[in-house]
Amino acid sequence: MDRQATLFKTLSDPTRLRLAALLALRGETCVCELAQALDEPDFKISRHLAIMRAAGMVETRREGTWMHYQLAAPRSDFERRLHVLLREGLTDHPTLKEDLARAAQATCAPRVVCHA
Amino acid sequence: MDRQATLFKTLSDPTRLRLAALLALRGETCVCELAQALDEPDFKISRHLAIMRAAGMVETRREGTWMHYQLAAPRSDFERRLHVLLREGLTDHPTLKEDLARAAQATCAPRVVCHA
DNA sequence: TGCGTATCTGCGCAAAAACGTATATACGTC
DNA sequence: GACGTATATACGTTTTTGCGCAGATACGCA
Repeated sequence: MDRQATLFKTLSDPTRLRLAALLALRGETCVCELAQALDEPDFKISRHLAIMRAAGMVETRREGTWMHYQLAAPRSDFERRLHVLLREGLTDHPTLKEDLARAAQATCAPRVVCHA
Repeated sequence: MDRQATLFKTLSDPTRLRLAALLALRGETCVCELAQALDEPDFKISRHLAIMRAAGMVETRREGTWMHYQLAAPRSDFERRLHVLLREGLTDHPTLKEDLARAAQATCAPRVVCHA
């Protein structure tokens, strides 16, 4: 059961668990939004996302400079159930609520600056 | 979400995941049966069970020399769902099947020896 | 009390994980 | 090509983890 243990290990860090819960509820989200949602430095978010990707838990899509992450499609009944747990088992957790609120307000790339 | 991350961490080791799955399916089981089921040395099983107990995932009941372990009653919706995942999400895994088969044959303490 | 069995734990070691800093890569635009 | 922003990674350090071995503890029984 190394595969399942690896998935649990991937979720055994609070930062990664928060990321997984966000992705499970919001679907595809970009790194800068995730960093703002968790209120953590981007390099930290980026590194944890890399760990999740190495474990096959998330997939990426590039859109210009931005990287969008989403939960990888479940490959087994176990993974399907795990996704449900992430989506439905944490809904009333304060931290998740705060993360979701910050994610909703996150402004991904304020790239245009008014010079007037 | 430190609590949930701790539970995932507890399940992030293959040995502990096998133990948790066995307990989820069989209910209360004694250490020697678990050691035989996993075909691992007892001190290893014992130590992993201690980790699971420290995490509040299992409870113990002493019966003479023997220690019986069972999953602790879930304290939240999340834990209830996690137990379901352990019980129903791994049923067709080869390793679990083998562990269950060995557990069924495990002879806990052949304490009486025929001297005739 | 002393013996035998079941279970647990302290020790030392090696491997892995998480962190911050600093640097590198990738892309869009000029 | 040069510059700026978004994202990723190499490095060094500290902390955590898992293991085997050996010894300790707990219990039943005499």
